[in-house]
Amino acid sequence: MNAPLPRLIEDVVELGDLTKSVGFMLRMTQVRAYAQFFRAFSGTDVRPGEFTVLWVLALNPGLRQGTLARTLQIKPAHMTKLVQRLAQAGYLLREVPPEDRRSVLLSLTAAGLEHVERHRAQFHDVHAPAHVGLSEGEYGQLLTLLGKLTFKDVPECP
Amino acid sequence: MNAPLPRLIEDVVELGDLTKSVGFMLRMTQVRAYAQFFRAFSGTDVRPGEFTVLWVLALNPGLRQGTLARTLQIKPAHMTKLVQRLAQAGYLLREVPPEDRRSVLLSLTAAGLEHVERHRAQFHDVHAPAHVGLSEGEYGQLLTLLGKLTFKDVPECP
DNA sequence: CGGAAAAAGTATCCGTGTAAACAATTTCCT
DNA sequence: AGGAAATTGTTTACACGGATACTTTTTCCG
Repeated sequence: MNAPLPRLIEDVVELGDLTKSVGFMLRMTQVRAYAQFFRAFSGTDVRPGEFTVLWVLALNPGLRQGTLARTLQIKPAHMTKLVQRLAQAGYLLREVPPEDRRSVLLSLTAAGLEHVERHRAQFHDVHAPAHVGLSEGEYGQLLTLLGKLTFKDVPECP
Repeated sequence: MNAPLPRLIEDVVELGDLTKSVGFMLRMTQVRAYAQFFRAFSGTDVRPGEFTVLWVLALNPGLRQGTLARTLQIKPAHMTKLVQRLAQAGYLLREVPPEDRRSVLLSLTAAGLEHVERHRAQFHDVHAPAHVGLSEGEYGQLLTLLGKLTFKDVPECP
């Protein structure tokens, strides 16, 4: 018997120069990467943003909350919520240092560290070259190019 | 006098192998691309999603709403809202064809077409190679690699 | 010193996008 | 034919993430 063959007939849509826009292509690929991530981690409570925060704190204990936010391109207001949730879950510790009582230093608890260790392998495997349809070489090229992107603004004045 | 030099002192944060994950890198770059887009179009009512929808409809008049949604990786529930808003704004027309009265066919109004024409140039200029710090060649390479990405799932069974 | 300005983080409200349940229509199968 | 199943789009309820305004603390000068 043949496989189901679902959705074989899908209309072809003309996109024009849209496929030549990095903005559009980044959006498309990022959405699909997210979907792949959630499929791979379905059944667990691992979310990309949260896990990334824990990952970075594992490498940088005592990091300031604001520095973490800027590094991961997360806005302060959202970082507050993320941190509250992860602290509530028992994965990280908030500490207000005496030398600057405005700031908050973050570090992992034992549970947080264990959580990172437990999912570290799968986290890196999800988007491995073979899982995204690239060769090792292409994968490296892609990372290099993504790392080069700057998004500087070019003012309209001459 | 010297320039302001703000934010010169920014802590260095160790990211480890995070920078070797396409998922993470796609997320970082996409967020920055969005920011660049909104900066460029500040003062206008142009949003990436909406404009992309109008763009595709300009190239594919009479496209079905569902086909459009699948093409642009937009979920049906959200596409409904997008279409309602754009129809309200007078940019597109919804039409229920007699041969399948479940579906909705979309096409641009004159105002919608004019809107696309008015911002077409800037839309393509925003993320032009020079504005994202890449050479023409690198830009083409990046587009090719992004186009190759597949995000197939690899089941755990051997 | 002492007040103005800046910095860090938080609370509140809003926009974007999704999942799940639903209504309407068409197709499929016997 | 006629009822089950699939398809299409919408409604509703909610999660994610950001903008803005605010509180607390520190810094910056006079």
